Formats: sequence, structure tokens, C-alpha cells
Amino acid sequence: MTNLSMKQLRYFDALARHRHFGRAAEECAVTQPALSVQIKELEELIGTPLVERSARQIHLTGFGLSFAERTRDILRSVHDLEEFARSNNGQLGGQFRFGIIPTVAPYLLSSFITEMMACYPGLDLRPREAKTQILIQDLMESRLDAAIVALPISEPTIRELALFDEEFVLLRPASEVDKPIPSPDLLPEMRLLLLEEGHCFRDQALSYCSGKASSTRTLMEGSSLTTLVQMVAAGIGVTLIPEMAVDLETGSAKVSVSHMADPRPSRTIGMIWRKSNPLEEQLLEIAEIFRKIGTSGKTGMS
Amino acid sequence: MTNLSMKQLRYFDALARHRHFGRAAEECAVTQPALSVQIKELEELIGTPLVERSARQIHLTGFGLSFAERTRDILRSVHDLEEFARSNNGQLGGQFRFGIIPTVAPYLLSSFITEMMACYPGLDLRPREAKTQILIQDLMESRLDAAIVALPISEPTIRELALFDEEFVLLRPASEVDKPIPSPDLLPEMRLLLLEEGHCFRDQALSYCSGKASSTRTLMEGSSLTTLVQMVAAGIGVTLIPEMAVDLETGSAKVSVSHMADPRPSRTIGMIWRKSNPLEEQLLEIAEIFRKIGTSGKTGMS
DNA sequence: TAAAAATACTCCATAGGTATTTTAT
DNA sequence: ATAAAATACCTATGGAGTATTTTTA
Repeated sequence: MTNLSMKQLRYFDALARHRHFGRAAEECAVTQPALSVQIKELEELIGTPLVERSARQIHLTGFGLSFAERTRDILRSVHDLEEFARSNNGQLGGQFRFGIIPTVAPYLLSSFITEMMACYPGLDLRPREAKTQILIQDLMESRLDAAIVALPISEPTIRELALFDEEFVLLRPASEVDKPIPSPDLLPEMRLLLLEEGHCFRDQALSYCSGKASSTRTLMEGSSLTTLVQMVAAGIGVTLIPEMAVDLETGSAKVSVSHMADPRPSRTIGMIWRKSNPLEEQLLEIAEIFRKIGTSGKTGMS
Repeated sequence: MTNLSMKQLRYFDALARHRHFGRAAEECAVTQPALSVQIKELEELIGTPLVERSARQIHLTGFGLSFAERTRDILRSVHDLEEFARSNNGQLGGQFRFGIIPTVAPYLLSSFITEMMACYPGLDLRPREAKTQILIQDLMESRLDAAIVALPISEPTIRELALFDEEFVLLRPASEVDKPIPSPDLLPEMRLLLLEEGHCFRDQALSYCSGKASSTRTLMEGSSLTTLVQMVAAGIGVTLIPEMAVDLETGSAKVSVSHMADPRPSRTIGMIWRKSNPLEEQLLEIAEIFRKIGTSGKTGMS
């Protein structure tokens, strides 16, 4: 005698409803002896009679009645679970835990969530905003299913898919609007304002300046693009921001926006996930949604 | 592929906790391939991957996480059910639905319930007060597990167990206290007051009067012993009541209580249940409890 | 006597074990 | 190269079927 089995519960539930071994067996699509044996084993297993047998009609014992109620509850839960699973056939389901870096989140996350809710009504979305390294860590330790970051990230266990490029534009104080576009090398001398350590965008901007900036002591740091923009407006220096941040961040600030000379600086935004994730097909679908969000309204601007 | 099995849920739950096929298998006391196969079949059954396999570590998919939560809930319910059953090994459990006739209930039911609650703390007591015929009907149709009635009831499917006899005593107006004890035959002429049709006690009293009373038009009926006692006190007639009702019913009434001449009238109170009830042993225990209640404080009175 | 459940026995499906291969780090 | 899961194959358990007996109303 091992453990309670689903079969026993199903058979007993049918018996409790029909009060008749033959009809219960019919409902379960087995023969009467098969059901009888299972019920008997169930009673032996739990050590208490559940059924009063008699020739014409059977009854449940008082204990059997209580047992039947609980059994029914359990079977209902199991049925719900099966439905929950089947309604999800091959689809993404349950939770979708995804990360997004802070230099993208403010501009795309809300649209993305809106779109995702429309495409996957049952999905439990769990967004998380953090710097790239944190996201990669979370991804590899399975606290996230996917993340939106700047590529490449070059982790052997991580798959990366490029979605779109975004240009960096130069922000200068409004007073400098008519000055010529500086070369990348000159930016540090103009007091290039950067995000604080740890933001990938900082590194991307730095590398654009050929790394010279690291030897420059005039640059300052801010913890968000909004802060940087305000500092530029105050005449403290210049900065680079992703083009998609322009509308939101420069709306009321006294700054001038300029494209750098070719080759224009840019970064690649992409989605990453564990290579071992078996739902690659669904993740590609989601990546397409994000690509659509990231590129809409952009045509003609860059 | 048939239906979700308990085994699959147990294996998956272990896997979700250990995140390791080998250790999950160990916990389930099976080999790793056995568990792997079951998990794979579970995934096929529900049509969605639950687990991300990789060489060093495995993870659950977002859907797998949700599935694991529900699985755990179900297994907890099942475990509770098993505990509920085992805590009850061969004991009476769940509901105990019992009936009791109105001419016994007021005097013994409260003590009986108190005692039952002490002896069977987990038992869900469902008492029901009704006339004998109703109780027998309910018993045979399995709406009751047992009943306290006056014997015999002589139903072939019903087992009956005598518990104790109770004497009927004569109640006359207080003014008649010194008159001699009448013979049974004379009671109708003294205006014998009876319970209304359907009470077994009415029939028992009538049969004591040798059935002559049925041809007598002077008797009156009341719907409760209390009513009869009040009518006797008002001088309307005489009545017979069970001895155990004396204390409660005659406390403040102006009536005289007399024992009839030998052979004193009496009835047998007993417990009845379906012969098919498999818990006879437990029912006998309960019957003993009722016998104790019914005979306590009675010694020396009859 | 008849309806219904239990029992006896046989068979087959399937769960599980062992040995091995595949995979990913 | 190694740890871990998947696969292949075989065995044994146990669940289900058929035929029959027992029970009881």
C-alpha cells in the first residue's frame, strides 16, 4: 500500500455522486470490478470504511461524506490546473519576468507592457529595471526569463538578439546651438557629463570618445539622463543621450540637440535570454513586439 | 496520454524544489531516469515545457513556476486529506448524523451531546429531533447514521440495540394525590390525555390501556409532554409520562406522581442503525455512552 | 429470486530499474 | 572532461478485463 492516487480519488468521487458501483464505473470508463478494487484499496489505505455496501443501494459513511467533499475540492483544483495548462498550449504562460536597463525603460517600457497585455492577456508580467550586469546575473540565475539591454553582452550561456540601433545625439546648452558640431575627441574638453559607474550607456559614450575621456578629470557624473539634461541646460557641460530619450527629456529644457558627424555614435538594443530556455519561439515573438515598439514613430527622425 | 497523475505531480514538485533531477529522484525514492520520464510525459500531457534543462543546473520556465505553485497547493490538500483520514483510523469521523424522538430529546440530548463532544472532539455532530417514523425513513435513506427511539421498530434492514427501560408514571391533579392507584383499564374513564397522532409514546400508552381507549371518546391530545402536564395540573384529566421526564416537567406543576401497580408500564429505549453500516463497533461505543446518560441518576428511583 | 458488489484469475500496459549515450559547461 | 539528463531496453508490478461467486433485500 503506497500512496493516495489520483485514480482512487476520481473513482471515489464518481461513486460518491452515483451511489452505485456499476454506474460510477461506467462514468470512469472502467468495469465495475476495477472500480470496486480501487475503492477497497483506498479504504484499506486510509484505514476507514468510506462506503456502506448493501445489495440494493449503497451509502457513504459519515466519514465518507466528509472525505468526498475534500476529494471533490482536490479534483476541482486538479481540473483547474489542467485547464490552466491546456489554455496555454505551447504559449507563454504563467509569469514572464523580464529586465530592462534604465536608459531604455522610461521611453519604451510603458508601451511595451501595454502591448504585451494586449497580446498575452493571461500573462503575469514581472518587469524589473536594473543595470545590465544585474540583469545578466538575474538572468543566469533564473530570476529573469529575458532582458532588454545594449548588445553585445557576450556570455556563453546567453542568447542575444539585436532589435534596433539607436543613435546618440549631442546635447549642448541652448546658447551653443549655432556652434559647429565638435569631433568626438573634443567632447571631454567640453566637459562631457556621464552617467555614474555601472551604466552601460556611460561606457558606450566613453568608448565613442576613444577612451581619452578616462584621462580627463573634467567630466561629471549623474545618476539619470534627466539629471544630465538639466545640468546641460544649466550650462555646466554637454552630454550624449539616446535619440529616443530626446522628446521626453528635452521638452522643457534649454538645450540644443545635434547629430554628431558620421559615423554617428549609436548602440544596439537587443533582447537576451538563456540559451537553455525551451520557449525560444515565444521569446522571438516577444522580441518582435519590442522591436515594433522601439522602431515605431522613429522613421524619419534618425 | 491520459490524465494528470498524482505521481507526476509529486515528482514535479520535488523537481521544482530541488532544481535537480537526481536529487528530486532520490527524494521520491526512484531512479533519475524514472523521474525524467515522468516529467517529460507531464510536459507532453500539458503541451508546454515546464523545465529548462542544462548540464549544470536546471530552471523552471515562467509557466513552470506557476504550475509548481498550484501543484504544491494540490499536494498539500492531498496530504491534509491523508492526515485527516489517518487521524481517524477506524474511528468514527466526519459527520455523525443521529436522530432522537421528542419524548426523549429534552431530557437526555444535551447531556449526550456534551459527553460525545468530550469523547470525540473532532466529530461533527448533527442531531435531529423527529418522530420515530421520520427517523426510520431518514435512517433507511441514509440521511441519518443512527437514532434513539423506543423499541422495537422491526425493520429488516435496521439493527436495534436496547439501552434501558423507562417506566411510565401516572400524573393526576394534585387534589387526587390520596386516591388509590387506578387499574390501567380505568385510565380512559379518567380522561387520559395523550400526545397527538404519530408519537410512539401515544401508542405505548394506549396499548397499556389494552386498546380500550381507542373506543373511548373522552381522551384529549396534546403536542408535547409539557402541554399534557399543564392540562393535568388544570384538572382536565390524567396522563402517563416517562419517568425521566418527571423532574423537568413536574417541577412547578400542581400534579401528583404515582407508580402504577405491577406490572408497571414501561418502554424500551434503544439505538438503531442500518445493518449495512460498517462502523458497528464504533456505533456500539456510542450506544454505551447513551446508555450511561440514560441510566445515570436513575438508580433508586424506579 | 434478482440485482449488485466482491472475488478469482489472467493479461497487458506501464512504471521503474540498469546500462549507456548525449549534451552542455 | 565531467556532471547531469536523456535514451534504450528489459523486467515486474499492478490495474483492468472476463467469468464467477457471494450477498442481501
